[in-house]
Amino acid sequence: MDQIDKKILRLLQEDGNMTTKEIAKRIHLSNTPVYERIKKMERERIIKKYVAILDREKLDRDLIVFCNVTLKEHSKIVGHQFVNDITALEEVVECYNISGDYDFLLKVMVKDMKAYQDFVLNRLGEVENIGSAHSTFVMGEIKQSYQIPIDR
Amino acid sequence: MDQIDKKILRLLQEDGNMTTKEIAKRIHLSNTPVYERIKKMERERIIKKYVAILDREKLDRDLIVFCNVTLKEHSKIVGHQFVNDITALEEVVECYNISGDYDFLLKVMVKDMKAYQDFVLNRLGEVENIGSAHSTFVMGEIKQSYQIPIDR
DNA sequence: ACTGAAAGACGTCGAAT
DNA sequence: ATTCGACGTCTTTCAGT
Repeated sequence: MDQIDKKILRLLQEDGNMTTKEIAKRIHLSNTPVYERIKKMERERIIKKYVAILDREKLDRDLIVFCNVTLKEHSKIVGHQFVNDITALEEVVECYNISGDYDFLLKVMVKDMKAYQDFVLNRLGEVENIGSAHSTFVMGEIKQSYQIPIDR
Repeated sequence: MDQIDKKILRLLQEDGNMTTKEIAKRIHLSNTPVYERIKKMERERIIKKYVAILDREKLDRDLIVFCNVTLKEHSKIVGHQFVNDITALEEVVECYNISGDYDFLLKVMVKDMKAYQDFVLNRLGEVENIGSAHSTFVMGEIKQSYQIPIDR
């Protein structure tokens, strides 16, 4: 992966529907090499997929909560079970295994506080082996980038 | 926005390059209405943009850190200054104003621990008015969805 | 609001350098 | 590794229901 590939990636992170023609124009190259480079990076899974980014609030998901969770027990089996259960919850848009006082950090996206209460009680409450849960509420979204920073 | 629009959005969240033809086939409609509906949702900014999703690790960004920050002072001006400074940092891929013991939560993406040390000392350290910073390190990425959950 | 068709632009790939 | 050119497919639009 060279500087040209990186330029292409920067453009595609900005606009995933940019035509090869337009990319070619911007990086002063012709159609085919740009096409080949993109296809190569798709094959190598450097480019994993293309997605549409939607407006959260227009879709009635106004509340984001970061939910810090501890497990009661830390065996491999229960950890695996937890991972499976959590992954299945569509409100949980991200989940990380973290250092510090808690075991996992969940990013939860719901309509409002009532929906979050319902999530904690009925969805998270159904997941086995959860010890404690500490919620941090998002009051404002300052920055949201979907881009991986690419070195020069 | 009706059920058909929602179906289209679900498909485009899964694959932003899906052709109108393919979408039309899947929702049992012809080309034109699908095309018009998508364009309408783009105009209304329900669909904000299309992006390529890249592989973080293949681009040498192996470490994610959640950085909890407090401000020394909470006036409107310094808050605004902080927001500007933080937004300019490319390593900070997300930033939220949060409830609880800290003021802001940053999601930081760097190459490794050494790069994170550099980030805290030289980048975050340059930002005015930061009181304290508490880092939580990501050991494992369990789930990463770029999709907004869409109600039925 | 949807169907079907038609025109033009783009993705895609082979041949050549 | 890049350019050119040709083909098939998709986007985009329009007349008709």
